[in-house]
Amino acid sequence: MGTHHPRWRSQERPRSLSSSSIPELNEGWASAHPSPRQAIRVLPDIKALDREFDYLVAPGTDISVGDMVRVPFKGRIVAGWVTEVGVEPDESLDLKTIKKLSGRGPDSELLELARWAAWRWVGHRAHFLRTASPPAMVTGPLPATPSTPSASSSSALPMGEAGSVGSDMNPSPQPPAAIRVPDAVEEALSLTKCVLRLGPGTDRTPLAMAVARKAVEQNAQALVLCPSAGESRALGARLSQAGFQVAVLADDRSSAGARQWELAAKGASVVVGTRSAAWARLPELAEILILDEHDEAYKQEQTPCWHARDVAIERARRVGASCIAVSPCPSLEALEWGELVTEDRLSERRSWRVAEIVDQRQGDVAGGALFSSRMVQLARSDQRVLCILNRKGRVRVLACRGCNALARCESCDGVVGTLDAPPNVGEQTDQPLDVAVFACRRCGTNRPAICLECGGTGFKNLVLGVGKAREELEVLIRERVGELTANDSGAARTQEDALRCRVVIGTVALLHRVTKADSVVFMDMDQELLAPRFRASEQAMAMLAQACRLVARGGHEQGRVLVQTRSPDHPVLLAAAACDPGRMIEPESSLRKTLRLAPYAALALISGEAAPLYVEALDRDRGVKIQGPVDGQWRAVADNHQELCDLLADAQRPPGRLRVEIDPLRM
DNA sequence: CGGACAAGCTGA
DNA sequence: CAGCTTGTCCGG
Repeated sequence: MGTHHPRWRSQERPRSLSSSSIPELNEGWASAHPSPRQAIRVLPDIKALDREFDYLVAPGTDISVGDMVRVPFKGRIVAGWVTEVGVEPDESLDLKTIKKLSGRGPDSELLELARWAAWRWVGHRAHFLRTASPPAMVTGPLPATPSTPSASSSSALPMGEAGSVGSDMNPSPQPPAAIRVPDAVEEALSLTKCVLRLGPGTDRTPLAMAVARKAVEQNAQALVLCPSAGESRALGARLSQAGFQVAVLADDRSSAGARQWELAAKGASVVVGTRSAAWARLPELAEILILDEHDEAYKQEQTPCWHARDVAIERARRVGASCIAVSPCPSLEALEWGELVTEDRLSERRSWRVAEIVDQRQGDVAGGALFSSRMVQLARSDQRVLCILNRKGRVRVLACRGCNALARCESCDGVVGTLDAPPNVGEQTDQPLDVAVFACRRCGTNRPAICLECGGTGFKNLVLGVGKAREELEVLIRERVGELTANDSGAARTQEDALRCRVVIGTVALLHRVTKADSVVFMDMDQELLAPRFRASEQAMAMLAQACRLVARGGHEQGRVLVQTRSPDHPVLLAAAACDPGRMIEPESSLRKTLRLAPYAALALISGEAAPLYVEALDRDRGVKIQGPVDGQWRAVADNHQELCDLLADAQRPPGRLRVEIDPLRM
């Protein structure tokens, strides 16, 4: 497996790898010229195949590990990756000749990393190699991957070489000026495995600059991961402006994206990008920075559900690079991995000090429990206010004020609503609605608005969707309120319209659609805190951090993050109120330990049509607990990933669709 | 994954 | 038994 590839290829590469340098596919060629048969090993780009095959190439063809080829396979032509060159051709096999050398692809480091990732997330190498390949073919020569697994110690600098061939690359960057950085950043830079906690309002640009500078000083490369494409481009622009050679890999599948991939592969000193940039070809990688390490955007949703943070950490380990994971609220996973470094208490407090908690149990109501007087006060100010309510639509459930029974349909027992409610809803949600007719949402039956249990005629709203809450808020502040939810993304026009309003109400998606705000109100934080997801606390903390960041950017003196809740003693809120996310770690980690959840156990969810057979094939005598099925889904719990992934890899994989999710974000 | 080919089912 | 569906095998 990990044998060093023999270097038979010639020193000089052709100017361009046009098809003329590749022999035409010719069946008779091999027998006509039997002398120097050169074979290469190719992994075809066929999911679920995950097997290599040997092919012949013309002698003298300049082909190396990591190149992408097109090869005849079972009567058709498929793409593939060269995994080995200088292979002794097996004379007993009738080897076919490659059809085409397409261009450059993932180097040997990434080939090995893909093998590891396929094990770690129970996927196929082809999956990861696609992510690691350029979006369009790159044909120019690239510096070879260093053979020693220590990029930083390698003295062979790719920059000179790259500078001479790469026309896009700024050949002589002005050396970026030295940056003064906080002590915490200084300390983080001195560690190889560091979790750096920076408050949400703290600017991470100086940190990124410092990491980039450290890479330049070593004549090496830095990789900076951002959760979103927008942040990647913005940071890339800033670094570029500061004089660094930058490549931005932000999910651009065009030829421009391929040029950025090429810049990275030629040794650009800073490579900034999203999740997939964790798979960038980086011959001199020495520094890795993961911004907002806790962000779930780093985890791929489809199988294989790989996590860019984990890929980056493994990469750092393999090539001996330093890695800093930054976050205002580090994940338990990161804290398990690296050494925690924090900002000084004062700076961190300043960075967080915006949270204000309103106890919804204290009858502080201006317009029903969802609209505290503090919230209304903020909404009536001149500030730009974002209101977060994680419920969509305008569904109302009514309950009798007398006996608390839900208003239901006489004939089908469905939930009923008032028919064409007149806009009397504004003043007090708890006021009786003077509407006479209930209509069933399911079967359409109408009936008088009278409680079926006690005959009462007074009803109150129980839950309020975003739509209805918007209407009520508009009445309260006598001003138009924008509405934005995650699933109406198609209507870009409506969204822009909504965002133009001073006050906007929406689901958490709103926090990521906007770059700054004066105030943010979480109208019903319990929805987040008490959600039946085991990461609910971390997720709630991340939302608060994001809100604080928007408010910090807004820069309004009276700016606040207002949290409405019925559980003000929740560890997350205590931590937020204390401006110290560390305070929620202890209760959270002991809970996870007790329940055998990540990161203190390794977990896999197994489902799909092939799941029953696959689960049956799992070895039951290895101390890995296998539970299920619950709704066609099994669960495997092991002490660590080694045990879990080994078990899953050793089982025979039956044909058919199989979904294995390692480290699920939710269960 | 997807084509090739074999074994199995159906209908006249 | 043709004609078609379903299953199993295997690729250089």
